[in-house]
Amino acid sequence: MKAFSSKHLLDRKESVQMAVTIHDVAREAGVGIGTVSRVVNNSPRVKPETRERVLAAIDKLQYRPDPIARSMISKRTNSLGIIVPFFTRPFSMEVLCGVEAVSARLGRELVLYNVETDAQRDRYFSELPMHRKVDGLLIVSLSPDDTVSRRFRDAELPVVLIDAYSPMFTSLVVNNVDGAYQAVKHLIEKGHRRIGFINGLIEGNFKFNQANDRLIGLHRAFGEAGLPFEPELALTSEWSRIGGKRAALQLLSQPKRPTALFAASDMQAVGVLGAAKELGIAVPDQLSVIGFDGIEVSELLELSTVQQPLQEMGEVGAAALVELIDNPAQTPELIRFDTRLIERHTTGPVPSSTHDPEAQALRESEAPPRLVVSGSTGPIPEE
Amino acid sequence: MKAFSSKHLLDRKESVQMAVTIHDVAREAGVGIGTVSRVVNNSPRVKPETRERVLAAIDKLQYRPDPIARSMISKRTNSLGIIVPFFTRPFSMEVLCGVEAVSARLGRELVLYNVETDAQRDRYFSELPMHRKVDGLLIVSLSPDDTVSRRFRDAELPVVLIDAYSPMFTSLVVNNVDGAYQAVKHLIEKGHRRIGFINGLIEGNFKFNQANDRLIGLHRAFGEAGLPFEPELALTSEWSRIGGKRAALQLLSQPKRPTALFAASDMQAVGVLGAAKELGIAVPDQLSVIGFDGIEVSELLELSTVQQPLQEMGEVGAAALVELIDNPAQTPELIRFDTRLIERHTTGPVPSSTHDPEAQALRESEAPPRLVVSGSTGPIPEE
DNA sequence: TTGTACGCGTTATCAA
DNA sequence: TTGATAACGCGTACAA
Repeated sequence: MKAFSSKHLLDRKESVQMAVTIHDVAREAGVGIGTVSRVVNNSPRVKPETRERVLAAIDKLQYRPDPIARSMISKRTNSLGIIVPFFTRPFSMEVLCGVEAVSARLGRELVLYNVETDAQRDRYFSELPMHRKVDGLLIVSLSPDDTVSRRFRDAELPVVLIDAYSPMFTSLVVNNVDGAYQAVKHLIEKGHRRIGFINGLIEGNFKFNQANDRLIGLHRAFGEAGLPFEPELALTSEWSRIGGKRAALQLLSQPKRPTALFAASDMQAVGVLGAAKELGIAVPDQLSVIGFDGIEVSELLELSTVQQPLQEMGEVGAAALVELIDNPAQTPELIRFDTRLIERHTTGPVPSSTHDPEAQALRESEAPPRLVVSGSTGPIPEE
Repeated sequence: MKAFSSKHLLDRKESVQMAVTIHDVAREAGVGIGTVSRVVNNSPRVKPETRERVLAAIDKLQYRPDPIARSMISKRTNSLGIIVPFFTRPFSMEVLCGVEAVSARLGRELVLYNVETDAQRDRYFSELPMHRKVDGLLIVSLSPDDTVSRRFRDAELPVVLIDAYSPMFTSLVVNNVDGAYQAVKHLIEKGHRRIGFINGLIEGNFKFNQANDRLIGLHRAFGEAGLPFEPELALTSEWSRIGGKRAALQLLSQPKRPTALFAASDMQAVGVLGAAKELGIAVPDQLSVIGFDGIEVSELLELSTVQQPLQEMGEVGAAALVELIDNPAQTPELIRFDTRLIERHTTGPVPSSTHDPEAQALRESEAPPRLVVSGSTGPIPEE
């Protein structure tokens, strides 16, 4: 009769799937819960035959330890959080893709915190440290200020920054000034002298600033070639396709329009392409266009660009974070990635028809530019 | 002196950020933990002045209830899971975007389960029901079989299917056969008679089958127009760009190549465009191309396509899931979405040069086709 | 080697 | 209206 009632109990568990706990397993195997726990956690201190019995019970009851109860004790959730602005943007996607890959490979769950407004960002920045729903945080393209950084550190929540910088956390950054330099130099080498620049908006007032770095890179290339920087040829717009298009429309409507355009992001460059098409300007015959990022669409559109190793940064970032979680006592590291110029079919030699003698003379009469480049932005130490 | 020691305690909590618990608040406010809990959970049964005291203590100590401990008792995690194949694909992204939007709006966290292999899918299908790390699950483009479905139901884990079907769960599907019908009809109306079809691979042996439905839609349009279905003009490839390209290369190398190509996905259609370019075939002058999905790149490339309301499906799916979580006793619903034909610049009239008299004669000599269309796939009830 | 008891931070119950 | 106390399911000292 004892067996009978026990069977009934079993039935209840199985049919209603009322979570089977460690106690059920212990009872089934005729051991204490401590032993079951030891078996589950692969403790060596358990006699092989006992282990067998417990394993059998676990298998029979289909027991799975409750992760929540586990977290309660261990203070570990086995999941990673990622704060990323506009995760849907190709740029973010590439990073996310790399992050997901190693996160999954390392057996971590990934929880996505998408931010599209300052309020959202601030909310995540202030709440996440306390929540403890993730073991660590990846932050993409957002540089937390000192107050926030301290909050993360005080909460002892491991943080790794991707495409962002803070001296307090391991940061993965790309050499933006060199990337922009390469892009502009490429244009100059193609013979372009009248080069337009569409920069991205500075989002938030953070110290780490991709947009400014790219401007600096441009200045560097200009300076090297003895080209003047003409402010009316530099515009700033949203980091999006329509932003790029709007800026391009304006730039290309000027009487002496540029023969080449450098956009601070591929999506903006795509917008430029759209604008050129609308204006009946042939690319690359009448206009060269180069972007920045190296996202997938740039390949589709045969767009010349400066590629960032976005996926790789995601992978390295996730790996670094897990490493940091397992071994919290590490000093922050600054990891730099290099960009790579990819010449495709939107950049070519200057159109001969644009050899405007007047402009030429004008340009030559000007004094060589004495640009004061203010060094890299913010606190990123030079190598 | 009492105050002194208490202050020290406070310091410890503040500096090491050793989580402040409900007990600390209770002590600080001079009440029991029950009262604090009531205040936190907005229970009306607490005297206003007491509430004030507790609130003050909470604010002073910066107390935040621990979500894990909360889940422990409430069995709720406040987060949604989403199982999605190749989340990086534009198709999945659009859905994900919609899901994320309402998930965030409804204050839920979103955990991402990306699946790229059958093993991964099976692992999620078998483990997720037990884990209880999410309150509910969105499953995209994957139809769980009966065994798996039962497992979810037995675990009482709310599930909503997007672009997939099971009678056991609320399912959001798009009318694939009508979408394909629209696409092919569009081509036929443009005068095309020799229409190639690049279908996607059937992934897994599930009952719900997008690929087959699209084939049926094609058959329907062909039948209506009295067009023969020529098997050598229908190929199947991966749902990707290279898949589409490979198939197109083969189709377009035939002696009497098709004048129009219908691809079962936009990415495949993009591959077709690439193939055409490589072969020096002008689109749409010498070849019309139409895709399926309506993802963002289709707009960029001016690709004619059949648009699915992907984002909307994500939004509706997430909302339905949350609704289901809050109110579990609901009968599964089948929600259908309609597609929309978007004519852009890759489809045009038949090239006159292709008016091949021989082929024409051949075609006319054939008996009008008697196609037996086997009805919609699987168990989706007709409306 | 194994079992017991305690604690993790909540919420819920119940008596006061 | 409030406070003490029992769960929740697990890991882990500690005792046996």
